[in-house]
Amino acid sequence: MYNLEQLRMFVESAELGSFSACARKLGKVQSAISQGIANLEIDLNLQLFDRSTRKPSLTPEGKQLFAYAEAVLRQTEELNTAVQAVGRGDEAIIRLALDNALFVPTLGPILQEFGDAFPATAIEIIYIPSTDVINLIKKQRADLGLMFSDLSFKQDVQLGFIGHVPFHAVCNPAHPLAKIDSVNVVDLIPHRQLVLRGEIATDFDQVAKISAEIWWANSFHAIEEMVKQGIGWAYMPCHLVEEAIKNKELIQLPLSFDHKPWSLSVDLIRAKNQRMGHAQGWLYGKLTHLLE
Amino acid sequence: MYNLEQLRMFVESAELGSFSACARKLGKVQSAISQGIANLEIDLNLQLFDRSTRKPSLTPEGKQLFAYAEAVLRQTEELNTAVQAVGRGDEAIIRLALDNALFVPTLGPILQEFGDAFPATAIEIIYIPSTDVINLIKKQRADLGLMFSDLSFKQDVQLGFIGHVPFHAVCNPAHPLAKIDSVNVVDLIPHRQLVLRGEIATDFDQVAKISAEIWWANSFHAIEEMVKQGIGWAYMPCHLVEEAIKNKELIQLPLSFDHKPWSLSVDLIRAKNQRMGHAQGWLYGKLTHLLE
DNA sequence: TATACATATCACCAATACTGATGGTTATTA
DNA sequence: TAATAACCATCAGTATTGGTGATATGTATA
Repeated sequence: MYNLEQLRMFVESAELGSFSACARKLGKVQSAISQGIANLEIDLNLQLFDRSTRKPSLTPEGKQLFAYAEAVLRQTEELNTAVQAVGRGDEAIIRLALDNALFVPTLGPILQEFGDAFPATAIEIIYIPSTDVINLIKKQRADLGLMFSDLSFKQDVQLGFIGHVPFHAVCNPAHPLAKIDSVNVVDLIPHRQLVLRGEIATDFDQVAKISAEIWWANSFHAIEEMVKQGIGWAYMPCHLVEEAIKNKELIQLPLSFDHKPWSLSVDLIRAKNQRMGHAQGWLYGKLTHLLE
Repeated sequence: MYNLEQLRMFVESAELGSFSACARKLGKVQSAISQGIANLEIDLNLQLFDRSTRKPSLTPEGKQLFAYAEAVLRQTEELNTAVQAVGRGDEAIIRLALDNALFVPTLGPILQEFGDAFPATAIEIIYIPSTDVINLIKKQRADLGLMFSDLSFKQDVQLGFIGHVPFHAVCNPAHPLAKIDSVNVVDLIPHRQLVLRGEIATDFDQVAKISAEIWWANSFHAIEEMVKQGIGWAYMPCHLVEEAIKNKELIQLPLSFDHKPWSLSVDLIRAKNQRMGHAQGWLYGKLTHLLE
């Protein structure tokens, strides 16, 4: 049966077009390559190289198999980098809890980069209402969390402000509020408002309450759907509704009392007194600058 | 450096939860496995198994690396099946020339099945107007071809009837013809017709000519676009326009003289006096039943 | 406590992979 | 054309590796 070293000889020799060059590259003598490939050919019962010319070149059979042999070696490279990663103690998984409103466009590239830097570490994204993030961290069911700042009890977790997420007030184009040129607070009060709330009620739920009648939902996607169906108006993260506003599915309310977009502070949190591994430390650092 | 045999020991032992069982499966003695894995652990500078219990189980590090090791072995399996295929002389590539009108829904599954049966053989689909297929085969630039039957000169190729492709006459919903309840030939004559034609003019180009004014295009996709823009009416393969008819983008003309869909015969062709390999033979057989 | 079944270790043996020398072949250069 | 340099195949000898079988030890099960 063939072995990895023979596959290496096969691929290198094919790429370099020379057994001697391959030998130099792999740190062996020429005859070792010559024999190694001859043995591989015996094992596979196929001729891989055409030696009739000066430079050995792949036979048609060799060409067909080259990509497969290369694929095996690529997999061993993957294994090697994973071994490196595990060797320096990279975590097996990092669980990141966040509200889908906080899945900002800049997060994607960070996760991409993370995957390259920590091939042996998996990422689990846990989508939950912002208000429940802190609880997941407390219960050690998540390692890092992103949440809208909350003034309530914050024992057992370490949290740091990382920036603001701007919000627009939005409604359906057919909604009565859409017809007002400049909306003030009094205008808003009689119309039903949709507000985010998770399992746990916190003071955050209260922050944005303006209207008299409030309906709740536990995700911004749900709120968006409700607003689109004219059920009420809501504050929504700008990056979630930009597209819909452009497509005229939603109207951004021109608030007379809000000259720049209203925004919420965001905290990055993790369990207190818990050591972070390499991967978590890296990700923590990157997330610190998520909203810049 | 580790080798494939050690990876096999790693994966098998982990799956079986036993070095002895692994030894039996791999046809070695227990001590070989014990040493093999110990050496692997030395090479990787990591402990893969926890031997403190009765059944050896993977350490966290072992768990992280397991999938990678398995992936390497899976790649060797791929290599092995490719070696088998190349060993029995499977072709490196098969070039199938056809008109996009003949990319019928049943072709997809056949190609899928082909990929499984002949892993070392690549498929090249050459999309050209039906009338040019025969030429590609003659010039040996394709191995198999599908084309609408053509009564012209057919030297050097072997061709066989395999079935019919039904056509609908279609036009844009805003087209004058769309307003007629039952369209007869005389109604069609004054309206511009769009007909397929390739590089080579053949008698096929003439077959479907009905209207006085004819415009040409070299693909049904182009014709479809032209019909959608109201440039004329055309005969189109049913399977290409079903969707558009359903979406009211096209109207199927109710032809008084065509009570069942007009259809064209299709031939499967290949070069005469040329030996077919396994893969080509298999595909040839399957394509014979393509339109059943 | 006895049994059955694991794993680790060790000395020994067999298979293999590598080395270095040799000879033949093919381009390149004088 | 002759000399040179670079390449590959082959082979005998050696070093390395991997496998064997025996033994000691450990751990569940009855």
